[in-house]
Amino acid sequence: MRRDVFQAIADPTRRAIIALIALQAMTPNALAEHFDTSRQAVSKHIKILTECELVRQEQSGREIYYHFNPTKMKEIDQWLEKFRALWEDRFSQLDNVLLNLKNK
Amino acid sequence: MRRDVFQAIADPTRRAIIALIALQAMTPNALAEHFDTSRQAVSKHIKILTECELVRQEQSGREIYYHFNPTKMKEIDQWLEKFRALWEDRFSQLDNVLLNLKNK
DNA sequence: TATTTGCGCAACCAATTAGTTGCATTTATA
DNA sequence: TATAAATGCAACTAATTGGTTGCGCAAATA
Repeated sequence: MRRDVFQAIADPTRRAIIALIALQAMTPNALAEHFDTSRQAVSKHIKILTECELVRQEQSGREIYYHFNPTKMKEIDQWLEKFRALWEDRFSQLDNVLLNLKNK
Repeated sequence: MRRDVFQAIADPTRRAIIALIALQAMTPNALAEHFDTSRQAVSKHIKILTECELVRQEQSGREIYYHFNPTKMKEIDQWLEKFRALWEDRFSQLDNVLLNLKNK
């Protein structure tokens, strides 16, 4: 089973879960209240997020608080890094590239 | 059919395609030579990348050159932006947060 | 102690995905 | 002009995905 951050953030519900727990650690039940799906469906998403280490769990009695693990997000940032230059320099280099294409 | 950048970059083959054409525009046949799959499979990936505007095409006779569109990658960068502070400040703010959790 | 609550796990299901093969179309070439 | 090459499209298939329901277990509560 492939389980990497890119596959994990592909699902909009999982991105929403990340956004929620980034503000505050939450239990599966608390999270499920924010969505139209069942708690089990949310738990499945959490499982995927946990397996790729975007989320950590903290047991507290019978409740489990899920925390966001920002460190893992750096992997995405590092991948983007390779391309960042291409859009940040677009007003100098890239515009010339586009002009060249147009004039072909 | 959901077609957004996050779903597009979820597939490792598509990320590899992006990495290749970011360096140089390529035709489907040229791209397919870099992978173990058929040209049609690669074309399907290109179609998905085109639909979410990560890739632009430039017809040249019977060949089609696929170009990388870095602008669209900014959407991912903007989404990451919300969380960037969480890992960049982790040696100041976040460590305190973690200490608080431990002492609960 | 009996009951409720919070949770994970397993089985199942429909939709989607990533791949295949076969075919039609257009452009280049012999 | 006949043939080869480059590509897209359609049909089909196996695997994966996101969801459901039902269950069991441990912790909180009446």
